[in-house]
Amino acid sequence: MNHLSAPVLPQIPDIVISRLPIYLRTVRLLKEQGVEVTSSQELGELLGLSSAQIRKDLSHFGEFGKQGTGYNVAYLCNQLEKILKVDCVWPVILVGAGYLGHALASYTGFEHRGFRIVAVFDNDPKKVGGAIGSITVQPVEAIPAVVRQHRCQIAIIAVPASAAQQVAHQLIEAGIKSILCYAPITLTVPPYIRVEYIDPVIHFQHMTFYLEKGCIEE
Amino acid sequence: MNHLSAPVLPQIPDIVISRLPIYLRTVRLLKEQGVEVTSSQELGELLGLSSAQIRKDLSHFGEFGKQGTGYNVAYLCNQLEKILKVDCVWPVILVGAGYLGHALASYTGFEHRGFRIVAVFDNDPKKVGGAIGSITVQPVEAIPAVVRQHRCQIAIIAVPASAAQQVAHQLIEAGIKSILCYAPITLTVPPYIRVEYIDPVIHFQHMTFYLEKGCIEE
DNA sequence: CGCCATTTGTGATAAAATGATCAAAAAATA
DNA sequence: TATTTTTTGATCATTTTATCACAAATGGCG
Ligand SMILES: NC(=O)c1ccc[n+]([C@@H]2O[C@H](COP(=O)([O-])OP(=O)(O)OC[C@H]3O[C@@H](n4cnc5c(N)ncnc54)[C@H](O)[C@@H]3O)[C@@H](O)[C@H]2O)c1
Ligand SMILES: NC(=O)c1ccc[n+]([C@@H]2O[C@H](COP(=O)([O-])OP(=O)(O)OC[C@H]3O[C@@H](n4cnc5c(N)ncnc54)[C@H](O)[C@@H]3O)[C@@H](O)[C@H]2O)c1
Repeated sequence: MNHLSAPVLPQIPDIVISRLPIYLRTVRLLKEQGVEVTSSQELGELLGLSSAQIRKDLSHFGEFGKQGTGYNVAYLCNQLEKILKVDCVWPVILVGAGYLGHALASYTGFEHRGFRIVAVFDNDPKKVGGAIGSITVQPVEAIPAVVRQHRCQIAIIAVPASAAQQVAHQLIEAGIKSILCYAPITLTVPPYIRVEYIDPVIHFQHMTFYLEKGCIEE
Repeated sequence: MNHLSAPVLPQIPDIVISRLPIYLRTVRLLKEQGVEVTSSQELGELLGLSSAQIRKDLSHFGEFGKQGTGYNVAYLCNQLEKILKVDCVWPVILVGAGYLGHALASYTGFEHRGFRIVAVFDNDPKKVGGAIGSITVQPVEAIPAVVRQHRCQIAIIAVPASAAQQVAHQLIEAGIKSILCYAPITLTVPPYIRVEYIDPVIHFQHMTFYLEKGCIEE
C-alpha cells in the first residue's frame, strides 16, 4: 500500500442509490404539477421518509438546495437524471412474449422515463414473427446480433422460471450487463452482472406476515 | 411502567421478514427437485447471501435445523409457510383491467404460492362485463361488497398513476389492509395500511447508475 | 466406541444506516 | 436595516443490521 496513493473516492452506499429513482419519480411529479420549489421536508412527507434522510442522500452527490428556500424542482430533477444517467433513452430487450411480455412491450410509460424496448424475443415458433405494437417478435437466436446492433446493456426476462436460468446465460453471452427478472427464481450469474427481481408473490407473502390470518382454504 | 409486566416479545426486524419469502421460494424449488436436506451454506450460495445471515434470520422463529446435518427441506418449507401464513390461499382483488391487469388475472402462478385473484374491477363501462379467463370484470362500485363477501384484505392496483390515489382511498374505505401498487406513484395512506410497490423503471434506473452510459438519444 | 468432519444457533463485535442537532445562509417581515 | 423564520448540509450520537467465531450437536467411519 502506498500512503501517497490518491484518496479513494467515497463509495456511495447502494441503499442510497436505490432511493434516488423514487426521489426522481416524485420530483418529476411535482414538476408536472407546476411546483417550482420543494424542500426535504415536503419530499419526506410525500415519501414517508425523514427529511434528514433525503438531505443526507442528496449530499453524497453535491449541494442542490438553498438554505431557507429548499430545492428548485426543475434543477433537482435534472441533477437526479444526470446522476442516474437517465438524461437519455436506454435500449432494452425483452425475452418472453407471453402475457406479461405483451403487457411490458405495449407499455408506453418507459420512454419518457429513459427506456425503450427495442426488441422482443421468444423461442416458440408460433410467437416468432407476430407483432406487438410496432415490434416484431424475433427468435432467441437473434439476440446476440440485436444486442450488438443497439449496444444494449439491459434485458428483461419474462419467460417461465424453468427457462429463466438458461435465458440468462444466453443474454450474458450476448453481452447484456443488467437483467430485470420477472421469473420467480434466483438466477446464478457472474459477479459483474447485476440482476434485479420483480415477483408480486414475494410482496404478498411479506404482507401476510403482518395480516390476521383469513384464508379461503387448505 | 410496571416492572412485573410480561416480557415484551422481541420485535422481529422487517428486513428479516422481507427475506423469508425468498428463502421459501428457494426451499420449495429444492423440494420440487427432490432435494431432502439442505444447509445454510447451500441456501446462501443459491441466494448470494452469507450462511450466517440465513441462520440468524431463521433463528428468530425457532430451531429448524440439526447440527452436522442441516435443514430438512420439507420441514423448513412447512415452517416458513406457517410463519408467513401462506399455508392456505388468500383472496386478492385487482383493480384495473388493462394490459397489466389482464396479465395478472390470467397468471396461474399465484395459486400454489398462496394467493388467488377472486375479482377484477374497472371503471370503464367497455371493460365491465368482459371476461378474463373465468373472472368477469366488475364495476368499481362493487368493491365494498366483494371485499366483505370474501373477507379480502389484499388488493392490487393496476390503474394509471393519475387514478391510483383515488382507487387506494376506495380500497381502504372498503376494508382492504394491504395494497400492491403497480402505478408509478407513492400513495398516501393511513399508517395501519401497508403498501408495496412494483415499478420496473425504478429497477432500470438503479441499474443505469452502475452502467457505462450508452443511450439511443436525447 | 472414539474420532473426525459438518453444521447449527448464538453471543460478541463490527459495520452501516438512521436520526438528532446546529451553525450558516437565505428569504420574509417588520 | 434589523429581526425572525426557514431550511440546508455537516457533524455527532444512536440504532439497526451484518459478520465473526465458536461451543455444542450430529452423523459417518474406521
Ligand atoms: N403474467 C403475470 O402477470 C406474471 C406475474 C408474475 C410473474 N410472472 C412471471 O413472468 C414470467 C412470464 O409470465 P407469463 O404469464 O407471460 O408466461 P407465459 O407462459 O404467458 O409466457 C412465457 C413466454 O416465454 C416463452 N419462452 C419459454 N421458454 C423460452 C425460452 N427458453 N426462450 C425464449 N422464450 C421462451 C414462451 O414461448 C412464452 O411465450 C413467468 O416466469 C411468470 O412466472 C408473470
Ligand atoms: N403494462 C405494463 O407492463 C406496466 C408496466 C409497468 C407499470 N405499469 C403500470 O400499471 C398500471 C396499469 O398499466 P396498464 O398498462 O395495464 O394500463 P392500461 O391503461 O392498459 O389499463 C389501465 C386500466 O385501468 C382502468 N382505470 C382507469 N381509471 C380507473 C379507476 N379510477 N378505477 C378503476 N379502473 C380504472 C382503465 O379503464 C384501464 O382498463 C399503470 O399505472 C402503469 O403505469 C404497467
